[in-house]
Amino acid sequence: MAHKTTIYDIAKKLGITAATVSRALNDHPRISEATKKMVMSTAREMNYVPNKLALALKNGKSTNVGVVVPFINRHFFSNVIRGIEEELYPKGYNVIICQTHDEEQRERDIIQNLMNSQVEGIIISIARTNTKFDHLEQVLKKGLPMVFFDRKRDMEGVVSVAIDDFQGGYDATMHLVKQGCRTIAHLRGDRTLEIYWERFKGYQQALKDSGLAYREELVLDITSVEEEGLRAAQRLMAVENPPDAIFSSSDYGALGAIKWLVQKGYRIPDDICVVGFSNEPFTQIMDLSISSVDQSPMEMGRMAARVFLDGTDVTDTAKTQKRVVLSPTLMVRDSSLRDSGPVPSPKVD
Amino acid sequence: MAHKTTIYDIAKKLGITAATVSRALNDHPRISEATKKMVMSTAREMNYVPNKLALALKNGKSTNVGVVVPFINRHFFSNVIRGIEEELYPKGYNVIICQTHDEEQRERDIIQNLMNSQVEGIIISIARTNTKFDHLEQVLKKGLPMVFFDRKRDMEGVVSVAIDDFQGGYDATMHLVKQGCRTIAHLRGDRTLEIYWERFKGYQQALKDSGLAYREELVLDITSVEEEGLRAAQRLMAVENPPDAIFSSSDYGALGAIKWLVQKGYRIPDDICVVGFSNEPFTQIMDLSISSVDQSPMEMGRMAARVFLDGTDVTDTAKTQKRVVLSPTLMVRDSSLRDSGPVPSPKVD
DNA sequence: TACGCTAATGCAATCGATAACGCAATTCTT
DNA sequence: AAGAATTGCGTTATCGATTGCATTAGCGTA
Repeated sequence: MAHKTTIYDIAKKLGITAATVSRALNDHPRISEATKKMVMSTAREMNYVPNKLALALKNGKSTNVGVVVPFINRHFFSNVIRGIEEELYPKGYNVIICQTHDEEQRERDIIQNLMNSQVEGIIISIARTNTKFDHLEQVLKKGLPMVFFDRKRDMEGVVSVAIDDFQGGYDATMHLVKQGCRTIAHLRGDRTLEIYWERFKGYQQALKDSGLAYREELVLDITSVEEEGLRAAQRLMAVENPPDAIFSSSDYGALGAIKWLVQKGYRIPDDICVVGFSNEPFTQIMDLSISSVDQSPMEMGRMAARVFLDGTDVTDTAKTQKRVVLSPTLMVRDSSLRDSGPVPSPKVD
Repeated sequence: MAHKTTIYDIAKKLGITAATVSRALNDHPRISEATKKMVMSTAREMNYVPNKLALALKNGKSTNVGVVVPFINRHFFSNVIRGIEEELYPKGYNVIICQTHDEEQRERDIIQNLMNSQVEGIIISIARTNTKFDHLEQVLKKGLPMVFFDRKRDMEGVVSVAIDDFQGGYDATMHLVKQGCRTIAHLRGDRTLEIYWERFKGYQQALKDSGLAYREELVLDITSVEEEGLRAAQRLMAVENPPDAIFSSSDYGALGAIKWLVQKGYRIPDDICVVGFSNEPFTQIMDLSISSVDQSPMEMGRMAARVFLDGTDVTDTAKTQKRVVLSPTLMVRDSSLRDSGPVPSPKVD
């Protein structure tokens, strides 16, 4: 039972050559209909399944694509992966998932491993701790197509797919301004990551365009956990001339802030408005639903996959586009919507 | 640049044989230290990466394991996958992810594809719509190890990993009884799936053990969406002698029910207690946090992976265990915790 | 009748790495 | 010092499928 049927087994049984079997199975024109029928039926009989490895070895390609993310159980990443998988599967590709745990060394190992596995391409959101990038450059040196998404990095010959984080930060902040907020704080994410930096820059620009002062003490660095948002809110409300709005670079930060504020008796959104980022599922489920910037992760995954598919056809002739930028969508909800009539532009659900 | 270095390239450059190169790279004892050094260094120089496909073909095994789930972006599944990946990756396996979309035909295609890809095993949570199972039997016929998790099915020679859904239903219901509830309704999931049926049976048993009557009109079938929970609550509160507790087979159902109840002015948990199932992240984030039964998905994934790893070593000699059962953990939260003093057994966070 | 043509299939190399086996040269044994 | 053992490396087959290049048989035709 353990033995897997090969074309040789079929050949032997029928008294013909493996070559003929192969051609019959592939509907080669120079094979008689009679033998084709014979081969087909006995193949089914013998439970034959073609060995992709053999083919892959011969063609030098595996029909596998590596997808590398920090953690697959994060809402954002699992949705991106779903998008990727759904785009790639119909094209005959399989998706190999790897988690870096946001550790550089692990990312290196994974990249090496994927190259060993002869994947046809790599779609990756890089680890947060990366200091060097030679392992990624090696991928390119091998001529292996690579696509960055979300957490990207500018490299020669790599296409990246991401939302416009600057725009997201800008929109969120502008929305707060339109709600009448004049003192807007920002909970900033890890500033070594481009995405958080861009959100911050968008925030700054929006302040500037609105004629509001940028006050350094209103920008706090946090990681994306409830607890830090909570403490940040506490600190913010203690400064002289405290904020009347908080734009958090993450939903968890926003959540923590809101919880602390509510507990302390602040009324949201009347006393203070809050906007998060990522549109985590919980933001719209909450009784006091949280405004947030949606990154359309599934769409991002789809796009990354499509970019990969396009890229593999094209020879290296100057990638037409170096980056694909998706537009973020601000979801306006309870936490920032003051009932001063209908709001025109941003989406309300 | 496109050319990938092979051991032959190294051999040619050094004027030795590919076999020697291979042995040198594998630290074979019969190769001189000098040659080993030579080979190693030029391998690095030439950016050599071993071709796993070749090895896989030779050994008849790919170091890949297929993981098949309905949707990877569901909280439960993405966590299971994380568990699987973390257990398997250190052992040198790669995880190939596939989504069935809960469609039988797609599941068939995927299974076929994975067999083509010579995966070393399949870890699967079967599609909801399955009517036939011959595609799964074919996997076993090929001698390919298979592990079911969560949505399982009894088959000869397949190990399954799941939580004790009966126990989960029983615990949840018993907890409600202990809170003083006497008329407990149940929102039942798709009864063709074993897991939901078991939860329902646990619910029944708990009623029985508590001397409470089972009333058919208090059991409604719903799918796992907020909207249906909402409507179900509406219907339940309209019956004669309405419930003072609802045990929902899903958190989304519980959420919908709670939203309707709160809107209608019912006090939770004083007027009516609600318990959900799955411990979705939002349940503990809510202002009125929702009691729920935790399935420890990551642990389940780890366990499934371990079972696979064990199974591959063992020859088919009567699998010692046909099913691994994990214990569910009831997380008691606001939605069902009446402040009648401390509750002894169940976990409170 | 012999030659060319075509249809149907066989032969053998190939992809990259490994491993059993073989063989020459060196080292060890007693 | 002769045979035995060991060292170091080459030869070749192998995994399963594909494919360019024969090869064979049958048929038509000059």
